[in-house]
Amino acid sequence: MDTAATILARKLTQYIELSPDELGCLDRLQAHNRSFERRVNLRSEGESGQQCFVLQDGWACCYKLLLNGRRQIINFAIPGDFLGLRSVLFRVSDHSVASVTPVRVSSFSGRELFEIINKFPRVAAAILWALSCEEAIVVEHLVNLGRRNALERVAHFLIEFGERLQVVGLASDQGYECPFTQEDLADALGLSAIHVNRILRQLRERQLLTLSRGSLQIHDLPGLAAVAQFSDQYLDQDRRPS
Amino acid sequence: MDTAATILARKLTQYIELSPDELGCLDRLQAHNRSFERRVNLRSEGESGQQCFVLQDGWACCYKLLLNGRRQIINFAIPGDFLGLRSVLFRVSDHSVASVTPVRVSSFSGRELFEIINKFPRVAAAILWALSCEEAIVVEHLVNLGRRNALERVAHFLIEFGERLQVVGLASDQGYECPFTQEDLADALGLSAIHVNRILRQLRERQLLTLSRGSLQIHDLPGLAAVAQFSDQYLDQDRRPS
DNA sequence: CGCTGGTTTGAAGGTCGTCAAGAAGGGTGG
DNA sequence: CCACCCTTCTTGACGACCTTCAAACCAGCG
Repeated sequence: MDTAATILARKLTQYIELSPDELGCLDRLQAHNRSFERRVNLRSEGESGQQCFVLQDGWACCYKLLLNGRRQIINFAIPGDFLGLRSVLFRVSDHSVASVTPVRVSSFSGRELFEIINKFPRVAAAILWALSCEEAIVVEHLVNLGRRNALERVAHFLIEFGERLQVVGLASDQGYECPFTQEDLADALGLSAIHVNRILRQLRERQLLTLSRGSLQIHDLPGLAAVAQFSDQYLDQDRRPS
Repeated sequence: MDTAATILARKLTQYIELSPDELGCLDRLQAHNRSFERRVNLRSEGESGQQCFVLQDGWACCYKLLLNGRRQIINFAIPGDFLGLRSVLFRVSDHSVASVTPVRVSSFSGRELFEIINKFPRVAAAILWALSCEEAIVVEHLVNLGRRNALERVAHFLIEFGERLQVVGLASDQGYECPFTQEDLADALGLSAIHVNRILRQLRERQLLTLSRGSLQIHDLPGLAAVAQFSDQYLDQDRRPS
């Protein structure tokens, strides 16, 4: 079992313990790996022949384009996350998927998912749980857009993303590698890139964080959390139900 | 089989045909019905002992409260929708659920869901599909908040909701009963109630729609769709995969 | 009739977007 | 190593959009 095969297993076993058979099914699910350059489309909205990706390495995002050309990023995926699980059962994809950094992904089809549901109900339950966790993040993102101002929004996003990265060992409380452009942040946060820039300056001047050259340094996490009114409850969904 | 028992069956059989056994399991799932007055909390964020509701009658909503008292409505549920399916596998609920009108709901627990996944994989797949459809609506809502202005946002929301209501026979192209307060709309759309009021006036003055006394009349659906840049692709997820 | 919840309107101000232009990097090729 | 590109970042000025505050209005209901 190589690293590629274990990343999904590691994620799903946070929820329930899985048997060797069940783990084997996850291995097969991740048998084929493909690599992509940074900033390429892995899938476009409206495409059929659905595949669900499992992100093995790198960062990616799901987004939608509006008729007027604006882009809204739905969420960012980090290693271990599904990409497009939501629409794997749909006839056509309801969103696009793009890499942010160079990425390596495995993929599976709706049919393979059906087989898992049929043969490995415990794995199916774990996938349902994982889907629920990802939706909880999308929901908090929605709250972020609807009811927080730009300062709170940026702060909240950067904390949340750090928490998620910490789970897979890619961040610490002091910061993390953060190759987003300000336009990425803007399209995720419903702001203009220029305003994101202003907000980042403000956060820097308040001695809360510094984001420069793809690296985020967090100077004052409690202060940042206070600005963001951050509560990590929605991320901390119990791994093992009683 | 009374109406209460069929509403979920009607929804899930849009996706795959179900056997009598499988339909029976859905009946049992909806055996207990409870009623609630309008504007009461069915569940609060942070509560444990998760139940997932199936809305049999009336309207409800999922929302989150921020520390500063602001409310963001995640989505509205109409008859046939799940309420809180996302967090039924979680230790505690990540959101609150409230009735908008008087409602009747049935409910099931995470354990019952497990049993279905074990014994009725086809039903499990259909539930996964339904969950995906509901998430697609939340995602479009997120796009709405992030990248549309108030006018587009209100127009888009009212069209989308009408489309959803039409599926269950509660709306026509001419309009629908719409017991939302302007504050409900504001909390869903990330606006102030006062601004929602102004936008509604604008839509009225443009001869697009009239919303008054709980009733929405749509005067010019194409015009409204143009304002909203509405595309119904995300709602129209193929019922029967090949 | 008066209360209550919801709607409507105006005025003032703040947040955020747009436009325009320049600076700072990072990569490429001479 | 330098010149030149391109992408990304940065800053200022201005205005649009939306919020807030305050007050009046309206409909339903005890």
